[in-house]
Parts: sequence; C-alpha cells; structure tokens
Amino acid sequence: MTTMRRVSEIAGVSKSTVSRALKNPEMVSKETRDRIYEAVREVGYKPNALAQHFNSGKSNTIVVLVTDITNAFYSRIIKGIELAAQPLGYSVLLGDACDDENRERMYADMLHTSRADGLILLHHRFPFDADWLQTGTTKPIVSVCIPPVEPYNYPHIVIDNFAASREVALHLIKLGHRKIAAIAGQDNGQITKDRLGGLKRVLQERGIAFNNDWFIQGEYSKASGENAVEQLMQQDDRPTALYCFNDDIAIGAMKKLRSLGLRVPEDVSVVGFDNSEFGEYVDPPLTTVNQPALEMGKRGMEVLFGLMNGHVVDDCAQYKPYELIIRNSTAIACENDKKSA
Amino acid sequence: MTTMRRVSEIAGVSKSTVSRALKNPEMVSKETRDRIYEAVREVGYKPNALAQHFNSGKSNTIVVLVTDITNAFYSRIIKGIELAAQPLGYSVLLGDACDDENRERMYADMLHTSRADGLILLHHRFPFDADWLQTGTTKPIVSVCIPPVEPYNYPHIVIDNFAASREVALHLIKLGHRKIAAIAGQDNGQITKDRLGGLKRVLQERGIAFNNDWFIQGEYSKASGENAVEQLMQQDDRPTALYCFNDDIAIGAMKKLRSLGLRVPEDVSVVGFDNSEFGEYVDPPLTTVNQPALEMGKRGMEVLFGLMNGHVVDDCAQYKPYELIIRNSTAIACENDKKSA
DNA sequence: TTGTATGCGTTATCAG
DNA sequence: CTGATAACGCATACAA
Repeated sequence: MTTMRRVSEIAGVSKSTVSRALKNPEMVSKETRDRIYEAVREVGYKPNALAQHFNSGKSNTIVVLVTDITNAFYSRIIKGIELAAQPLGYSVLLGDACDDENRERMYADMLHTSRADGLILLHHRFPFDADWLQTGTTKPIVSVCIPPVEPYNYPHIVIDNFAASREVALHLIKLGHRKIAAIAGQDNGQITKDRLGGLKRVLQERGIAFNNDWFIQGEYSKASGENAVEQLMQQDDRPTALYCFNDDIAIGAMKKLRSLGLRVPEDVSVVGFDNSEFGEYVDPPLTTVNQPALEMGKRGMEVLFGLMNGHVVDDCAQYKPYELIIRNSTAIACENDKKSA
Repeated sequence: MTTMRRVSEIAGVSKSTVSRALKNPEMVSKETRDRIYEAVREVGYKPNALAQHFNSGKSNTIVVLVTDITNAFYSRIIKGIELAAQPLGYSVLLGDACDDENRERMYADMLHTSRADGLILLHHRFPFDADWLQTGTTKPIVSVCIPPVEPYNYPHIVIDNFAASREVALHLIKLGHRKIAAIAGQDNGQITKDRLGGLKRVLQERGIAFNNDWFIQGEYSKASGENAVEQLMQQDDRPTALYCFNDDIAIGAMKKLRSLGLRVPEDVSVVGFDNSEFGEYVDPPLTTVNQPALEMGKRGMEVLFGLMNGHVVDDCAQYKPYELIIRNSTAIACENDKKSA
C-alpha cells in the first residue's frame, strides 16, 4: 500500500501538507495542491482507513444486532439503515444473533472495543447484563420497531402497537367476528403486551369474551404459525379469526388451514402484521398492518447518528404511522362453525 | 476508555507485559499474570480494536456486496457467510448496491483503503473497472452463487446451472409440455446463459422448437414476474409452462396467472429457482431448484479466508449440489389451450 | 502557506 | 521472564 509519506516525497512536500491538501484543501496553495493531487493520482494513493479510524478514535461503523437476517421484515429495516448510513459516512456491520447469547454479547461488545461507534437493536433481548451497565458509560444505542427491553431505556423508533391492534380488532369485529385468536412470537416484551392488550381492550369495551386458550405464544416464523393453527383448531370452541403478530406466522397459519380443509377467508379470517412484501402475493392476499420498515430503519440511523455526535435525544420514543391494509384474507365471520362442538 | 497503560500501572508492570499476558499468557509468570488479570477486571479493560487493526494492518472485516439485501435468497447466503465469519474472527460489512454504481465502487474501494480485507460478491456486476485492475494487486475476492462476470476470473461457489436447467426441462417434458417459456432476471451473464442453454439443449435433443418470444428478460422480482406473464399470455401461441429463473419471478407469475383466471398447475405449470422458503407456502407449493444457500455462503467465506491468508486456490469454481424439488405447481400439460389461437 | 514534532494504543524486537 | 523502545499512517498543535 502506498502511504502518504510516499506521496509527499514525490510531490516534494511534507506529509502534513499532503494531509491538509486532502482534508482542508483551502489551507494549501493551489500550486502545491495540484502537485500533490498529481502525485496522488500517479501512485494511486488511497488513505488508510485503519489509520484514520485509529487516529480519530472513531470506527465510523455501527452494528446492527438482529434476531434473524433472513426475516424479510428485518431485512427491509436493515436496508433502510444502510441507506441512511452511507451518506452519513458510516458502514453497517451485520450482527445476526442466531439465537445465541454469546454472539449477542460479542457484537454488543464491539461498542466497548471501539470496533463500532453505535448499535441498532432489532432484537427482543438486551445484549448487555446489568453488570456492564454500571461500569460502562452510556453508549449510543437505538432500537427500531421494538420498544426497549423492560428495565432499560434507550431511543426507539416504533409504531403504536396498541392502537394498531385496536384497529385490527375493530376491523374483525365489524366483520362479525367474536372469537378471535392471537398468535404471538418469541417476545415477552412490550410488543406482545401492546398488541394483545389492544385486542383485549376492544373486546372488553364491546363486552366480548376473550378465551385464554386462544392466545398462543410461539415464534415469529411460518412453522410456528402452522403449529399454532394445529393447536387452535383442535379446540372444541374454535376461533373464527386469527390475529397473527407477524406475516410469517400468518402465512404458516394459512398453509395449515388449507391442509385442514379450511378456507380463508370463508371459514377463517387471517390477519398478519408488518406488511412484508409476500403478503400481497399469497392467495388470498393478506390483510395486515403496515410498518414503514424502510423509513423506520432510516430514522433509526439518523437518531443514532445524533447520539454518536453527542446530541441529546429528548423524545426517547419516536412514533411512525402504521396502516391497516385490508386485503382478502379477512371476511365476514362464518357462523356455521358450531359443528365442531 | 481505559487503555493498556492504565492496566500496567495498576498491576505495577510494563505495557509489554500486559500485552503478553493477554495474547501469550504462557510467556508470563503465573504470579504477574494473575496480578494483571486482576487489574484488567478492576478497570474493566477491553483492548482497543482500532489500535489492534491499525497495528496489524488487518481490519478483520470483509464486505459483502449484494444486489439487494431484501432478497430472501441473498439474505440466506449472507447468513451463511456470517455464520462462518464469526468463528474465523471476521466481521461482515453489509454493502447493498441498491443498483447504484457509486455505491458499488464505494464498497469495493474498502479493499483499497484497508477498511476490509476481502470481498464477497453477490452481485451481477463486477465493481472494479479495468483501470483499477491494472494498478492494484490482486485482492481476495470470492463470488457466491454467481459465476464471475465475463472478462474477469475469481473463485466462486456455484451450482451447475446448465445441468440443473436440464433437469427442469426434462421434468416439464416428461409431463408433456412442449411450449416452455423462460423468464430471466437482470443478468446477462453466465447464469442466464447456462439456464437458458440447458433448457434449449434438452428441447433441441428432443426436436422440440423453442419460440424466441417465449424468452423474457426482466428482473429477479415479483413485479417482473407479473409483467412477464402479461406479455406471454397476450401471445397467440401461449406457453403451457413457465420456467422462472428465481422464485420471486415465479411467485409474481403465479399471482398474475390467477388474476388472468388461469389455474396453476391445471392450465399453466410454473417452475421457480433457488428454493427460497416462501415457495413451500404459496398455493400451490412451488416446484423449484434448491441451491444450498447457507452452505454456499459458508463455503464462500471459508474460501475467502484462505485467500486472505495467502492460500492459492486451485479449483477456481467450486460446485455445490443442487436439487430439483417437485411440488404441486407443475403438472401434466393442458392441451386445450389452442383456444387462444 | 508550509514544515516539524508529537500522539493515538497496540504489538514486536531487542536487551537485560 | 520482563522492560524499554520503535513502528504502524495519519492528523494536529505549534513554529517558522
């Protein structure tokens, strides 16, 4: 690798002048500047990022700690993050947790080793232990689409899950549904609480009972959706609508319903969450709640950027608009399901 | 940040001894070692990765340049890459090309600025210009699932697209199909050549004509699949089977077919490629060709690791096994489609 | 406007 | 086994 020293020799100036010509051109006379640029071109000089980072004490890198990169919803958020990161001069280090606490820690630790300047959480678990929180100073951390994990608090870009859930519930009730099941993912945090809470609240306001057997907690995966449907449809008192806490669950549920000979939406209505792009392509197209993943990712990066530059974030929670997208997987409740009793 | 210097002061030894105690414990007496570990714990010392990287001249980072991170197939490959990278001590920098040449260059340039030690291409375009290739020394570059772009050559982990395509063709012909359309993505390289070539070869061997109007080149996206079907089904001589060069195209195609009132597989058979996980969940489940994405990603990282450590790669092309997965989107050819003529 | 000198935190070399 | 010292490439404070 050609170094700055070499450029300086060719241009017949000192290293510092070269450095200045590149970073603060106005501090160097046009004459020497041109000579330096010429030399730079000649040897194909590129500044050594390692040295720059070391010198500045900043890696210009952030880590995204994500539950699973292959999740279509998360990958959209990550795209948003990267879209915003690049013009801000930051690179994005991918940290797939792979459900492994060691990996989580490892990636989170990059904040301490100066390997990364900031962290974006797309994860349902907080990667640091209380022990660490005491020793370390506060590091730039932002969460996207997932509110902070219980005892901790850090800026987050989210939608109002409670309100969104209310809309879902109202939509289903308007269609005549009274027996609404909820299928959650591997999250015992605020998201599940809010979404389930919103549903229950609406039911309660309408004096409709919620059967606790109709709440299934599994994973945010298609397989989990299949399992949940299997459980639900074995029950004597079957739900007529399934409210799935993400689209993967919903798509798995729809498949299992088909294999059980149940039609969507004629026999059972299905609602998803996130509006991942596949929802539009399944048959029937999926009713779901849109989260502006790309926007939220971008915004998350911007907020993190602020944090990394010492800005104080006043509004710890930033809400983005959600939208109930009604497609064809939900329809008027089927009443002749009593046969199952 | 607490530095090594501080640890050395507390332990009452020199910096060098601390460094050794951490990297080559056997070179330090147990007594001082323990004293040092104690001090490390006391101040919560973590080595500064920036300094380590700078000192070693290696970033321990690789860049993955990918056409689109939200593509489910690519994200699986990336997961494989990361899975292999972590135990090897490497971090993965995400480089989403976003169809922007500047971004491509930018990420590729990280090899020159020492910001990354290696590059994995998940991309249909080579990010360097010929100009660069002359100046720079050969850098560690590996491609996964995509053969090298035309004039260049670098190690790659791929399947035998030609052979896989032959299997697809044979499968369709066995079902009685004679009118087979092919829908390709935004790739005018070896993949399209091989897949189209395999199909044509089999047809030719059987004396079956290939209508050039049945070859559509679009993008690897659902929307493109929809467009292609629209074009194809307007033709007087309609194909009875669609061979889509990835699953996204296939899923888009299926949706459009539905909206045209055509049934899959009764009226039209559809084959995808890649075996992305959604294929199993659409209705009907998609016949497709499996590429072991995770394995290929892992292997790509391993090969890159070898390259970065100066190993010479003898077999530039490494082939992984593919598998034709027959589901329900393909069936016996429908003969009464002559009505369209 | 330009050059000189210093420091960033770690590792490696060389003495002791 | 341990300590002093140099070196990595760049940026900056200070001098000229």
